[in-house]
Amino acid sequence: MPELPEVEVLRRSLEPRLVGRRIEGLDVHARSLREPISRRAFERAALGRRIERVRRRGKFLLVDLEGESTLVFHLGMSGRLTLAEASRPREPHEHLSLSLDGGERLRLRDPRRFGLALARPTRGLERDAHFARLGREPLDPPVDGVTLRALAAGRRVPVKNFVMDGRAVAGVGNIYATEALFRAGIRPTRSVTALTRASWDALAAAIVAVLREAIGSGGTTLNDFTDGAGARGEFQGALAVYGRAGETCGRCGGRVRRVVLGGRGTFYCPGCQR
DNA sequence: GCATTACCCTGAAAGC
DNA sequence: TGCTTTCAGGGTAATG
Repeated sequence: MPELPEVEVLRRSLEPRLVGRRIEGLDVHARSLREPISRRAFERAALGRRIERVRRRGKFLLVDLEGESTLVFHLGMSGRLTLAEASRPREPHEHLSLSLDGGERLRLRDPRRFGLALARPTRGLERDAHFARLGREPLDPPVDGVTLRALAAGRRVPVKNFVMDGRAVAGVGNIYATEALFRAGIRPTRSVTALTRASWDALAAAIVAVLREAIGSGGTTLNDFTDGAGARGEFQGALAVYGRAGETCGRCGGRVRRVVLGGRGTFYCPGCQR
């Protein structure tokens, strides 16, 4: 499940290998992702163009091309974007591949098809429906408690739902919201209306720390995340509570619990998180 | 207007 | 062992 750190790790691995390359051909396969992949839009935007930049916005990977076009990718739950030899046969669930000069292909696989692949004009992209309501980036600059508290003003949701809500802060998904709340010592079920200033400060610091550490570890690979070259992440070994229901808390020796918030499995330590 | 739930999808894991 | 059922969740539409 690629969240901000995984997409950033992917971006860093792809950027040096993509920038300057020309897109010479493309294959689109018929099955739709969250939205259909428009062969026409991709052909018009990408064919014969050079790649100028590889950016990230929240969990979106943005590939800017010459000619003021941007290819937009969202990996959903199970998406993988890899750069590999053009001669390698198409894999199952490969929905799009771009052949580049130099004999490689950028391939998008996504078995569960929760992902997205779009071709859009670069200009005005931030006003596109997928980006218009997207919240602020948590890392640049690092988000602070005052900002978080202001973003939550007027809302009454459990703090976990707020942290995961992309309209407030972009890119923090279930794993990192869960881990940040553990580090901050805040129970995920607590209402945002009940947090003190000190709690907001601790939460902001925890979000920034956990995202940075995860990027430094190459992301979290639970099932199948890899960077653009196929390397797995290592942050799964650092997860304190996520996926550990019934296990012993490494900090206090209590038992980790699982609840469901916003339809997502949520893990916390009742001893450490109040 | 806000909060919550349902839905899309497939592979892995659990259950029988 | 092998089949069936359950579970996972990002984002958004529908419902409360």
